[in-house]
Amino acid sequence: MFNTLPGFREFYPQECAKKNAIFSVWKKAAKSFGFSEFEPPVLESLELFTEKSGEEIKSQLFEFVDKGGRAVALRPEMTPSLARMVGAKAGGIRKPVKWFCIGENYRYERQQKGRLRAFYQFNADILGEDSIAADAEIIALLIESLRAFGLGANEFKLRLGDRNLWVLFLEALGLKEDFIVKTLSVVDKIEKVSPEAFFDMMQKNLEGSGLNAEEIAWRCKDFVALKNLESIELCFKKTGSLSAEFSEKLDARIKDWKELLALLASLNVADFISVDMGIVRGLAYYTGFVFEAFQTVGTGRALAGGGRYDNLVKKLGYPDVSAVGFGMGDVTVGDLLELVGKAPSEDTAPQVYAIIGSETLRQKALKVISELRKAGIRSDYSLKAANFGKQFKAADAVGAKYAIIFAEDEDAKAGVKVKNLSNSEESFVEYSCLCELVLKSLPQKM
RNA sequence: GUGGAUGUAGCUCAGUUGGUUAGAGCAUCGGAUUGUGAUUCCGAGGGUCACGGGUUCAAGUCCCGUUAUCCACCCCA
Repeated sequence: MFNTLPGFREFYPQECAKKNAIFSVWKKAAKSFGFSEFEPPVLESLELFTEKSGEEIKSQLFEFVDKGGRAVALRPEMTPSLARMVGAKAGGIRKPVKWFCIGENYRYERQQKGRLRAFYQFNADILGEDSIAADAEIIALLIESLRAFGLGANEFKLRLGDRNLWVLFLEALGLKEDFIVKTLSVVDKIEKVSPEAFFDMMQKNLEGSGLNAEEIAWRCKDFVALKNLESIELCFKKTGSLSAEFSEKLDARIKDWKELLALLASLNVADFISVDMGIVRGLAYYTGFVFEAFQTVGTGRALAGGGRYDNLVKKLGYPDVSAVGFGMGDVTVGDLLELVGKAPSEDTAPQVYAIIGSETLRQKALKVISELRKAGIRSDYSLKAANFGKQFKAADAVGAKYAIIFAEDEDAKAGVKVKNLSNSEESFVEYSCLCELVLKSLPQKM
């Protein structure tokens, strides 16, 4: 027999209904923010991903040479494809571009909880708008996309950091540009490794910089712990005398922060936000505000992450287009919803199950069923002759709301008996009124 | 890529110091039941005990290898 490949899921109808329900919540949220859906290809040229993330990424890709000799890879993320699609039409596309996408991504990794080799991700991005308003809009959408499941501020939080402030801070400590980016990826690990390991990494990282690695490490540890703007400003003052030019840059960025927080408050998501310099994101291409959403119950895993990446489109060889976006995985979100008992599921059960009491009435029943279906009512029936008990059992097993009974006695009166399967109430309905009546008693959406 | 734990029916699990034909509940299918389900009773099907090798008179049980899953690393776009 055959098994699924490691890390790949298959969705039986019940799981598929849950997955679809999550997707439709995401879609609805994105559309309510004025985002349009797009869809890039699943298979891309390998180079698109190595260009963005470096050759090392290959070890984590499903990559191979196709029959035409092309080096290709299954997409591990959507962002490079998005950057290409927007970049290719950069001149002729109306800004801001507000696009979202739900698609399966593939990563060749050893699987563990919440991390598979194939997983769906909800991505939303704004391109061509470099104002703080775009950052606020993206962050608000991220939060509303989770809140739409009924999740509250006691269940998840968004930690908001800033690579610009980090760059300024490291500059103030005397680091030169090429050391700054490297140092940021070390700082990203600070919460995940022991203090000793962190000092070691910093030592190695700053080799040849002529700086005191231990002192820098301590200062970074302080900075990571900062959770509000006032203490951040204070921390800068402690680094010593700042040049007028530097102070100006710092003041401008603090002003950006205040603007962003004000916008987020107006967008009604302030409760979910915490200022947190511990968020820097490992990736070199992030350029400004960065953020991660974490569940605050259970394992405290990351649910979504993102930030500003103004240089990516240009790096891929297209015009300079600024960008900010996030990605959210279906596995971690689904696990959290399961944990707190808020997992939604699509209702796929038939609304009506026809009981065909006599085979002589099958033709007539099918005609009525066909009418019901045309009216958008989910309708089902037994494909083979069976007695009443069997058919009722089947109606119950598939979760139907109503049974409509086709039988000689009722047919003589040109109608059917309709039975509400949840309270066992029965009534006689003429064929001509059936559609209307069923629609009326099923006012909820189809 | 590294380390640890686990693998018995579709699912959840029993299975004694190694000992005859590997069990249960749920689920599935059939019947009681040719005008009524969710809530009755009876029955049936379903197993290469993950796969391969070894030890033994005898292996689901012990040993080795492989594979898969889970967990922890690495990495995390």
